[in-house]
Amino acid sequence: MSLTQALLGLLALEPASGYELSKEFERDLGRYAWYASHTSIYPELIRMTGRGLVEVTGEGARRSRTYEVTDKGREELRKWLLSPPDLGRVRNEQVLRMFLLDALEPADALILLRRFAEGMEQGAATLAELRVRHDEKAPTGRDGLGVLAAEYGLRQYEAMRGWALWAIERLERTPEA
Amino acid sequence: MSLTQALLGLLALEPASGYELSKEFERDLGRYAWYASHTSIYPELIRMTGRGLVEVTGEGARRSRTYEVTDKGREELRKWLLSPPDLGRVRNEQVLRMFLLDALEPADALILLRRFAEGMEQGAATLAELRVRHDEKAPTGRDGLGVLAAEYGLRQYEAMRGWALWAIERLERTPEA
DNA sequence: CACTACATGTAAACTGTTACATGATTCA
DNA sequence: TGAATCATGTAACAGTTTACATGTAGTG
Repeated sequence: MSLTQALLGLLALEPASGYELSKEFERDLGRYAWYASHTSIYPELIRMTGRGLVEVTGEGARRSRTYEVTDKGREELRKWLLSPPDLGRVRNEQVLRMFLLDALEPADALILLRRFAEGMEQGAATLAELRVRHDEKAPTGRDGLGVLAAEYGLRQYEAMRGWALWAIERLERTPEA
Repeated sequence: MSLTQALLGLLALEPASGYELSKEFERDLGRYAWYASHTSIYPELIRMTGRGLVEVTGEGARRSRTYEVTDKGREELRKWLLSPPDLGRVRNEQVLRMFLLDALEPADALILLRRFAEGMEQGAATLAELRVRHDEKAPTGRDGLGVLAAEYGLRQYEAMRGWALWAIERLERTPEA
């Protein structure tokens, strides 16, 4: 189960509470890589504590508990990251819709493609803006997820938008074929 | 549950048996959009038959059954495709690994990134070759999943490879920061 | 005739989601 | 003080995977 590894990885970057982790999943991580809800995160953290992969190192306001990775956890994470990945088995509903376009009549397919392209454009614009604001604040230095994720997302959005535009043009050129 | 819609979509493109559908999921579809195993497909087809979304229209050798979408199924598919998608919640283990790079020491991260870039390059090469072979065989015309999926995959691979190369350069320039 | 690919299925175990629930702190 | 956000959790249900099971047709 990759939820374990995702939590291990996030905590290796920076100690955090379950709540903070769940916010991470709702933002960048959940949009591009891995989504998880808080109802799966809290029980999993408890299980991982039992396995000695993480530990509670502090308690804050509102009963919040800060978790940190143990040495054992860090080792397990490294082992997982460096082990050969099994073949990509993906689940992405947005993309599934695009793959089923041919089941629609061309007019409907064009509607969907245009909507998709627009969505990608907006996503790219949002990320580009975030990146500019970030560069202004912290022109150098490493900051974990942020920069790498933003760049990844940007390129991803642009690639999908480019594909959608290509598909639109192709569909318009050969309405039936 | 998008498995229903995925099956509906594939069958709308072309009638098929459960076995053929499962092959589809093992190939392009499962790699970019949606994966499903045969053990979930067969029961789901039976459920969908019960709901009147698909029907068995032929029996072939080795007890194989060919399914087709009914009008009701086609309607449900169209409704789903044109309905506003809920926000993208993605699960992609490969990408998760890339997002957790900073949890590794730079040397390990570089190993992973190089391996990733190479994998993307190979994927792109395989698809490009497939496309050439396809163009030779059928220079025009629509053929369902093939062309759209191949182009999508190609752009996806290239975008991820580009990102990885960018990340490698970035890491090499600022080994610690 | 043995092996591989075709073709379908069931059941238990596991994982994840939805709905529900509770309390703490901050801010207008 | 009421609303919003922080912060954590449980339980029933839905969905998926893993392991097991069975038989058929073609190929060397």
